[in-house]
Amino acid sequence: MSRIPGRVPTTPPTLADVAELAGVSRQTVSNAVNNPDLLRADTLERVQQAIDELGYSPNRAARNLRTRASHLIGLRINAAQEGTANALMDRFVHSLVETSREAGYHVLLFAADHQDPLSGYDDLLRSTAVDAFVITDTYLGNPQAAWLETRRAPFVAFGRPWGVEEPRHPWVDVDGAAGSELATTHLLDRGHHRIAWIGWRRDSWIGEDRRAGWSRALRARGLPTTGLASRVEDTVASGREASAVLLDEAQPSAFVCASDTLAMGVLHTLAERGLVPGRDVAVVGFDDSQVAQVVPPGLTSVRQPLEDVAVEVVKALEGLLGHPPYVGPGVLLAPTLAIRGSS
Amino acid sequence: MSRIPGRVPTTPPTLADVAELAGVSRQTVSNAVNNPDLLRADTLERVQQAIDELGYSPNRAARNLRTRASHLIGLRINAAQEGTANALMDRFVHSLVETSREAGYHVLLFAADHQDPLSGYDDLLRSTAVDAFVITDTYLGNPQAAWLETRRAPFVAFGRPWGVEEPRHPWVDVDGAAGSELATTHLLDRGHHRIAWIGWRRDSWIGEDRRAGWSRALRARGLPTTGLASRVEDTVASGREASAVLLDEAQPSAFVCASDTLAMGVLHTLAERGLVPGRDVAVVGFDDSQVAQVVPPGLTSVRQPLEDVAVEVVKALEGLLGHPPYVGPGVLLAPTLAIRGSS
DNA sequence: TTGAAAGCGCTAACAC
DNA sequence: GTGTTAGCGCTTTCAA
Repeated sequence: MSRIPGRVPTTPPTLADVAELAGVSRQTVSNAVNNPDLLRADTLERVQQAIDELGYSPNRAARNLRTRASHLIGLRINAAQEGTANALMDRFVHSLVETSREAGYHVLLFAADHQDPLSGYDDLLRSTAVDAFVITDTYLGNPQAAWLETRRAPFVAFGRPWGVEEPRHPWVDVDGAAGSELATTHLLDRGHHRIAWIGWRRDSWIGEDRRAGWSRALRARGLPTTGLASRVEDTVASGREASAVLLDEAQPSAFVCASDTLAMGVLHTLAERGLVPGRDVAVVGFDDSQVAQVVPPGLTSVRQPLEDVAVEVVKALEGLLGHPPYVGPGVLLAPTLAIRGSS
Repeated sequence: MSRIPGRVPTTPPTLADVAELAGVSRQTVSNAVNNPDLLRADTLERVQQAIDELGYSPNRAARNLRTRASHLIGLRINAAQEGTANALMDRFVHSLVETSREAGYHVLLFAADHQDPLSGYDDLLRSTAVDAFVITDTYLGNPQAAWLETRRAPFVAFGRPWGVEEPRHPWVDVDGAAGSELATTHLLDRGHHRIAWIGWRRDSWIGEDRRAGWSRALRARGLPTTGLASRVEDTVASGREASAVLLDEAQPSAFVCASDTLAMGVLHTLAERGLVPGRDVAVVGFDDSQVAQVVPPGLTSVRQPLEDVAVEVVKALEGLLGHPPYVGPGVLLAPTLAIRGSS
């Protein structure tokens, strides 16, 4: 098969086209692409020239079929939560896409089906559309992780497998307790003594973890925590109500929150009472969302190192898909604190 | 090739496995999957049963190779802009993923390379990794659109091809002028007469479009616009400075902004001056970001119907990839106004 | 309505 | 080092 020069080809050039132009066999072209060191320098040069001239790029489908690999990583995205400050996923997706590319992978997005949390995973797996998954919500009893394990599907979790002693899959997480400890200590250093906590309900392991950092920091200075904590839903309204109650009953001078969403609730209460965040009452959030960055006077917030998370996730992925597959220990990363006007 | 019962297969079942189990030929199984009406009811039933029993799903790579289609749509995501309220992309990606699935497509994400705006596109195209692209930033002279057209690559643009008289590619956009007109009229109805505009620099077509809606609404009521408009960078700081200057020099009672980011800048100025948004000065933003939704007392904002945009984009995509390909006229959708405490 | 043959473009295994 | 052969799993002819 040869091309008519000067005409836009209807179908991209193939290995055979390159081979013909370079005057070598197809296999040699394949080697030039995949194992260049197997070729003699002059042959490689000639083949490379033909590749450039034709604008050849290996057909993915053919390569995938042959190698039984798609070089695609599946990532399920959940419906964006309106009315919250939660944009964590967005930043993570960016980082993951960027990092994956360097490892030769692309990210395939698929949607969550509310009826069946496993749908999507099953399809992609059985049709060998993706090589592995990245899962992001690892609450206790998360069915995906367990199911993927029984299917022997390669996957890496962003989030610890809470309550599982010996996970058999790689995971990467951010130390939430360290994050709120950082936030609380920051407030202590600013001279605050009565620091309240607004977090999530007790059944959230992540929430309890973050809460532990707050109480640890206070206890380290011999300060009491009683009456200073509240456990609510992760909504702005809940944060507003909880902070109003705490202000009335416990007179805290500062709030540490399990999320920026809750922290925004606190800002609502302050605005209603004519209190100025950072001057009258200090507030710290969690996740360093865009909201934290732009709201006046700036919301101090715990920032997860999502770029590093992505790097570790891709590392784990490469191990998992290597020959032989390798499962390393879980990776726990330390968050930082983005300090702004609210504290 | 047959499976050992009770053992997890190392490789997924193939067409041949199903054929053997159902006692038919491979083609019949293929027909059962792709052209069920070609089969007799009882044969179809038998094949279907075998498919279910084996958990068969057609191998994507093989199908892609044969049909010269990947059923993948490429979407390039740009680095998330920190410090802005811009989360438009996030919502759009969700909608697109969801809508694409219904049309049998998955979304493949790839990263932007800052050096070369075309990198990524070229690779994916030549390796036939995606069937089409969705491009999202259609500023004037956007090289991607022009380049993709010369490559005859199928793509749909979210955004009008500004300045191009007869675009040959499908596009879907939201009427920005209608959006700011909606916002301005809303403020007029609330009794405001001096309504300022803070928008982007003149070289932004989108910005000029949105600005036109503001001036149109004012002129419709015979109100002046002179001295009430400002054109700045899309940052919180610029919005803050511009609003401070406008307040001093033109005494507006309300602001309409080209973005939520700029509107947040206005809120900064108000906070600094002890003014209460919605009571002392009204503010309206653009894009209905999470920030608008959670900032006290709620930022009124123009909301783009991204779900509808995604539906139209996928429709256009299906036309483009149909036989024969069909390119419909551009689609312009009307935004709505999310009214909150700031107005 | 069902089956047989061919081939999409590539790479693994082996021969030379 | 380079070429030959075979086959990944599927669908598209075409024949029965």
